[in-house]
Amino acid sequence: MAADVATAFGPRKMPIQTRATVTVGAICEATIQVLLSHGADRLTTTRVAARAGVSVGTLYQYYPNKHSLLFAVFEDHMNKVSQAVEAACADACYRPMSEMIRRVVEAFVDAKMQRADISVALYKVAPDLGGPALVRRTGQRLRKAIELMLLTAPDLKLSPDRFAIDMVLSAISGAMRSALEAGASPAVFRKVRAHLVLLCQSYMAAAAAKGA
Amino acid sequence: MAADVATAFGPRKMPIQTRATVTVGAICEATIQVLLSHGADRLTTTRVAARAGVSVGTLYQYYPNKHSLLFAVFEDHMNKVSQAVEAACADACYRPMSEMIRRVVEAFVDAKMQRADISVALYKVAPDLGGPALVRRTGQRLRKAIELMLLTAPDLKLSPDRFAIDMVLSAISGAMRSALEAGASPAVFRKVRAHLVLLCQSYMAAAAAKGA
Amino acid sequence: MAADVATAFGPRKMPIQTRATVTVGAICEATIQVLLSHGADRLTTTRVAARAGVSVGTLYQYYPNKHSLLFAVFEDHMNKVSQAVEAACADACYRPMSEMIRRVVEAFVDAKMQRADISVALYKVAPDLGGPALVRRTGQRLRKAIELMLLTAPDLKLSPDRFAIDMVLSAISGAMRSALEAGASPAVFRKVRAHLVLLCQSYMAAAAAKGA
Amino acid sequence: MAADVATAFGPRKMPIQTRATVTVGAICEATIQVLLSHGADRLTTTRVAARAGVSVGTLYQYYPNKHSLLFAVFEDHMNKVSQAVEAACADACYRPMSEMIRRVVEAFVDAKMQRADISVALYKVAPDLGGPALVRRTGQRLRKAIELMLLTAPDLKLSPDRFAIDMVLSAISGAMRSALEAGASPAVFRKVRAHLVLLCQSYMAAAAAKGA
DNA sequence: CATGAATGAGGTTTCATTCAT
DNA sequence: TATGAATGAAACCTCATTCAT
Repeated sequence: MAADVATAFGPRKMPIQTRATVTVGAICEATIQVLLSHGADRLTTTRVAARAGVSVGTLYQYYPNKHSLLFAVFEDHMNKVSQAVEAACADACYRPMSEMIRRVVEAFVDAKMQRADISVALYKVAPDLGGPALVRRTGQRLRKAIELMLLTAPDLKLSPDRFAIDMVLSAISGAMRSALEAGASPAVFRKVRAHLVLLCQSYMAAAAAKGA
Repeated sequence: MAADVATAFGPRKMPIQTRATVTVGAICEATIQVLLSHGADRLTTTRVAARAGVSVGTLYQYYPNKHSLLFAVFEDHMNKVSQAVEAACADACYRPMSEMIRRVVEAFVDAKMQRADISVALYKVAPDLGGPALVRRTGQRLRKAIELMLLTAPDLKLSPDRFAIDMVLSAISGAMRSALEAGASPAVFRKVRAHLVLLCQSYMAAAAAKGA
Repeated sequence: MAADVATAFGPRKMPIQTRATVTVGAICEATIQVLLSHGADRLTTTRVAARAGVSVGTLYQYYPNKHSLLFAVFEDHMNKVSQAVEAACADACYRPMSEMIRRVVEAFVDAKMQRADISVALYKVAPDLGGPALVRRTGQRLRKAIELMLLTAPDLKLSPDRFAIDMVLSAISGAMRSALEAGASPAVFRKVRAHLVLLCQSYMAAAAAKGA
Repeated sequence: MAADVATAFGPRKMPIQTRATVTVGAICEATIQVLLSHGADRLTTTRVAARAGVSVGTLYQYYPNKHSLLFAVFEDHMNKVSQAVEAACADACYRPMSEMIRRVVEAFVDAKMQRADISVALYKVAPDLGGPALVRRTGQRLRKAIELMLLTAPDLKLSPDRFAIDMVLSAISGAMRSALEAGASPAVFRKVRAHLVLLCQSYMAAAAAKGA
């Protein structure tokens, strides 16, 4: 269906790869839509396929089973967030620590907000996906990026405290989750963002002082 | 609304007789066991009944449907945590703010740890239970208790910042969730506890200063 | 359904065991009916259940999957044939060898004929059931029985030739299979029976002579 | 009827070009490989095509449906066996009866052994292919060849017994099937071959004597 | 009250077959 | 002619829930 449209208005001969890409994209997007509109336990492969405008069979050509479909969507989201944070880390090197923290926190919050719908949708299925495991892997990845960044902080005497970084990450996640699940307004989100910066800055400072 | 929910999903009959009480207890415990050993999507009413040593029919005499069973277990857990925190709040009145915060945080962490297995089990089903709604209700309840406590703090000039309390609660929840889902060791939990105290104290101080 | 009938016309209170037994019997019989009327590849669990007058769910309470259902029917049939042959072996001890062979062959043929429909039906599914394995096991069981019987033959000097027994069994099976699959008439079957006796007797005699 | 069947299930086009011949051969061979490695119920047209190194579409240009593909492979095998036996019959004319029988039996056994893998593979699908019908047709063809041969036997007074020939054929088939499905060793097969000769010779002699 | 056999809607997944490229 | 993505009917199996005993 989507392919027809593309064919009709695009170049005559669309490469197979592209057609497949379009289909896969439609399926992923449909997964999120269904998750949001019907909830996790009423997400069926048939429904997802219908929403994507393809048949079930097509869905199963790209994903061997329901689980792999959900996992792919989940992983993709985590990757995007990770990349955003890593980019922020790279950008913030050699700046004062409080600036570093502000940038990282804001990058994280903004990345989540970018696709707030996906975030909310995924909270519903994460438990069935070995979510915790992927969350943990992502956490480690982010911690490393933050650690490397902090090593370049001019105003940080000691080597950064890994445990403190983990605390910060899980605290941010928790706060974002609350706000997202509550369906907070943009205004509230701006406030959450500002307060999270404050929370992380004050805690990191305190943790560093205590470590000394 | 909340009342309707309670009516619809609450336990079907009040266990007055001892035998009934025992049965209900066994069913709830079995629910948690099955959740932990089989996972959320393989939790069946038949399996729960078998684990509890009763027949499915009996289970359905106490809970009108599967949802109400899970909801009851969930609600019970939230109540216990709430009560623990409220008790800590009552105890900590008129003490210095940092002491207040320490006590509340420790009460929360300890209550969660008390039945770490239940906490972990419930993370798996919360999304299917209108979890966020109950979490929000519990959050409001806790915030009120904390607010009242803070009003008695001798070293707090301004009225306490509601938003900051919410931030603290969600940050604590997030950190605990990470640790619980990661299956952290007791040693790690002690460290998490200490750091959460530090985090909340430093943030509340900073938030208060900023508010002034 | 079947239970209702039994209840209506039978004793008031039918023991649970019996009800289950009736159901299981109906399911097995339905399996054979469907196999005969629709063929092996159009045998579906739903169809079997419908034919048995129960729901699919009921079928799955007694057999964990389609395979186990077919296997149970298969095994039951093989058991009945085996028992018939073993009984004949026990009966024929101490008689002349040709008499022994006649009795065994006739027992085998008669047992197969008894439920010719089942035999034909099972030929269709045996390959999907690890049929050969069960056939082999049954073959060994029969061979042992025949061997023991032959040891008591007054006119057999040497110990019986195991290999020859296997040959006889597989030859009988093959001949019966041909006749059954061809839908032979009773008259033809009588002739097949007589000729199989002749075939086995002459071969066993020849094999014994050669062995000497 | 038989003609209709042949029209409906026969190969769709005659391979005149070499490439086509090669392709058809590859597909047939692949069918057998898949049958052996995956079993009858996991034989899919896609898998066969992949194994043959072509696309599904190509497969469907040579065979209108899955059934016709299997039937073609089956028929081809039966033809080869028939031809081998017929050749043996032609060769053995005017020789003594026991010699005739020896040659025919050995020809049959050797033809089956030649492609033991195919034989085993086909046992798995024969029931779904109207196997018995084709087997019966082949049986009649073989019986005729054997009958004609026996008419030239110098030591056979009466006209040959058709029924006895059928018995012999089905007994041989049964014995070979047992051995093949059991995966017998070459040594065992040599023994089976020798014993089958003995079995057929002694039975035919006995049948002739009785007929007289 | 307790039991557990029975129900059947509905979910996941497969695969023969077609057809646009 | 070859390809392989797409189709969708249909199979297997689960499990929340009921109700006769």
